[in-house]
Amino acid sequence: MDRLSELNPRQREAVLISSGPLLVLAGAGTGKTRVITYRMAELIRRGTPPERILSVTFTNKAAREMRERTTALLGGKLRRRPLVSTFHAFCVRVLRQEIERLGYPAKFAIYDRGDQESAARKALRDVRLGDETWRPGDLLARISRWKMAGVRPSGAMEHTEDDRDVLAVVAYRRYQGNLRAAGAVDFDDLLLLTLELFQQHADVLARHQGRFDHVQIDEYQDTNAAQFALVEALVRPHRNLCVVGDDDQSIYGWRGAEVEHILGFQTHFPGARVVRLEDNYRSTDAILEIANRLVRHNRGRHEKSLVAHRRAQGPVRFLAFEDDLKEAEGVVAEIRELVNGRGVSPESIAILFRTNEQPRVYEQELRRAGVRYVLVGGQSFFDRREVRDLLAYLKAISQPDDDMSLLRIINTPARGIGTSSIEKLMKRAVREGRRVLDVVPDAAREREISRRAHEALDGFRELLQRYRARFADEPRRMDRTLIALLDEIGYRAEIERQYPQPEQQQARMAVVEQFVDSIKQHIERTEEPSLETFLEDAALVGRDEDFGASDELSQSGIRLMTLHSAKGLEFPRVYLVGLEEGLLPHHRSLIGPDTAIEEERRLCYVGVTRAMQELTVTRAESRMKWGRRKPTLPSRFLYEMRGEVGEIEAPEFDEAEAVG
DNA sequence: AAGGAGGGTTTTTTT
DNA sequence: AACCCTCCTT
Repeated sequence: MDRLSELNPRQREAVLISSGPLLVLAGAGTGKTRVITYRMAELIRRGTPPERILSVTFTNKAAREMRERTTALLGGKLRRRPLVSTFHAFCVRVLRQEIERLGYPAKFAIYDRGDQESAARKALRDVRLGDETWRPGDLLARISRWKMAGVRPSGAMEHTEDDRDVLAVVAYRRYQGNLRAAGAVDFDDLLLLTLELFQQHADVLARHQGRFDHVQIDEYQDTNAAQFALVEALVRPHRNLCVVGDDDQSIYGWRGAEVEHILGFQTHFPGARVVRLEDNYRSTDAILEIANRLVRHNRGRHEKSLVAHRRAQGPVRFLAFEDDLKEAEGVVAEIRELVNGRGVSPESIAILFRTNEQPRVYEQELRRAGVRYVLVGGQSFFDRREVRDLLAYLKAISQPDDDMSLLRIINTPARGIGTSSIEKLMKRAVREGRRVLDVVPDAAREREISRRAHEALDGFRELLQRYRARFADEPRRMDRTLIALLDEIGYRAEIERQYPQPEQQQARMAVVEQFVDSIKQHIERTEEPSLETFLEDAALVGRDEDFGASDELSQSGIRLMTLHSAKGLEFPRVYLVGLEEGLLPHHRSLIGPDTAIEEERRLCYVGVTRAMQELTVTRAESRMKWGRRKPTLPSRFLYEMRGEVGEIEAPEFDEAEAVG
C-alpha cells in the first residue's frame, strides 16, 4: 500500500502510530476521515484481522462509508469485514445476546424519538403543580441528563435542582416503569444497559474486551459520559485506542456530549500521543480566515489555527435582505442562474440553516424556480404520520406487550372503538397491571364497553394474531404481508377519505410505498430478516441513511440541511442563511449558560467550514414567526467573522440585489 | 362513535 | 401557518 504517499507527514504519522492511546486533533477539512480509514487499512495490512478492529462513527451512514472505503483501500478483497458501527448499533449487538442477564426480555424493543415522545407525554399525564408542568421534549432532555449522570428513577429525588425537577422525577419514574413494562429501552438505555452489563458481569466484559485489539473513535468531541465509560472499559487491557475529533466542532452538548473528553484525553489516558492536523485542503484562504476569526472568540479549546492550501477566487459575501421571503428569493434566484445559466452542478451547492422550520420558504422558491433539491434530514421520513402508523402496526404485531403502539392504531382507520371505550380499557389495564387487549373480556362481561366495541376489539385482536403468525412464518415475504394487511384494514381508502386533493393522496401513498420498499430492501440485504430486525434498524437508522428515502445524498439536486446534519460534509458552494440573533445563536441558547452560546458559535463555525470555494452568508431584516412579521438583529457572529466586534454602528452589508 | 368547527399553542439541534 | 385539543352536532 504505497498509497501512504498520498498523505502529508502529519497524517502519515497518525496512521503509523499503531499502538497505545492516540489523540488526533483534526481541524475542519484536514482529512480526518481519511486518516482514520487509512489507519484501519494499515493495521489490517500489517496483520491485524479485520474483525479485531472496532471503529466507531457518529452515524450509520458514516459507518457504511468507512467500511466501503477501507475495503477499497485493501483492494476490495477481505474475508472478514472490519466492525464499523455507531455506539448505539454496537450496544444493540451486545445486548441482543446478553440482555436477559439484566432481567430484560431477549426481544426487547427500541423506542425511537417519536415513541419516546409519546411515552413522555403519557408519563406527564396529571403531572402538574399549579401551572408548573413539562413539555415532553424538555422532560426527555431532563431524563437524559439524569441517565447520563447515572441517576436512576428511584434515586432521582436526591438530584433535583429545583421544584420543577420534583415533577420531572414523578414523570421519570412513570416513564421508565412504562418502558420496562413494554419490554422497551430508549437510546440512552442502550448505552447504560451495556455499561451495566460490563460493570456487573466481569465475564461479559472480559469476553468483549477480548474481541478487539484496536478501537478507533471518530467525532470524539461528541462522546457522552456513557460512551466514554464504554470505551474506557473496552480498551482497558491494551489501551490501543485512537480517537479523532475537533473540539471546535462539538455541537451536541445539548445531547449530553462533553468536550471535556477530548480536551482531557491525555489525562484520561496518560502517555497518550497527540497528532495535530492543521493543513486544511478543503476551503479557500478567504473562507478559512473568517472561520478562524469566528472560533477564536470561544474559550476552553485546544488552540490551533488552520492553514489554507487553496486560494480564493473571490471574497466571502455577506448579504442582507428585507425579509425572509426576499432572502429565499435572492438565494434561489442566484442558484437558478448558477445551475441553469452557468451549468454548475446542483450537487455542489448547499443551503445551510439552523432550524427545521427555515427550509420551507426555500422549498417553495426552488420548486417555483424549477431547481431540483434534496432536503436532507429535516421533517424526516420517520416523522410522517403514515410511517408512524405503519411502524405502530408492525410493533404491535411484533411486541404484544407494546400497548403504546397498540393504542396508536387501535382505531386507525376507524373501526368502531371510540375514545370512551379505550379510556375504560386503559384504566382497567393500569389498575390490574395487564395489557389492554387482555382486559377486554372482563370489561365486556361487566358491560363497561358496548357490544359493538367488543366485537371490533375481538376482530382487531384476531387480526393482529393472524398477521403475527404470517410475518413470522414468511419473513422473506414481509413486504407482501404488509401490503395484504394494508388492504385488509383499508388504509388506502382511509388516506383518500382524509385527504380530498388527489395531489395529497398521491404524496401520502408514495410515503406508504416507500415504507413497503424499505422492508423489501431490508429483506434483500439481511441474512435472516425478521420483523424484529427490521424494527431495530428503523429505530437506529433514524433520519440518516437510505431508509425509505433511498439515500438522500445520492439523489441529484441542491442540498438543503440543518447545520447539525451538515457535519462531516463539504460543498463547493455554501449559502449559510438566517444569521440573526435568536436564530443563530438560537434564542434558547441566549437564556442558557455561557457555554450554550459557545456551542452556537461552533455550529456557525461548522457551517462556514463546510464551504470549499464560495461562501455566502445571509440574513433577513425581518422574519415571519407564528404568522407574524418581526424585525430582527444581525447575528453577533457576523460582527465576529468580519472582525467588527466592538463597533457601535451596524456593519455595512452589501445591498442584496435580485439576480435574473 | 365520528367528524367538523373553533380556539389555543407552538419551533433547536438528533443517535 | 400548522398542529393539537376540546367541544359540539349528527
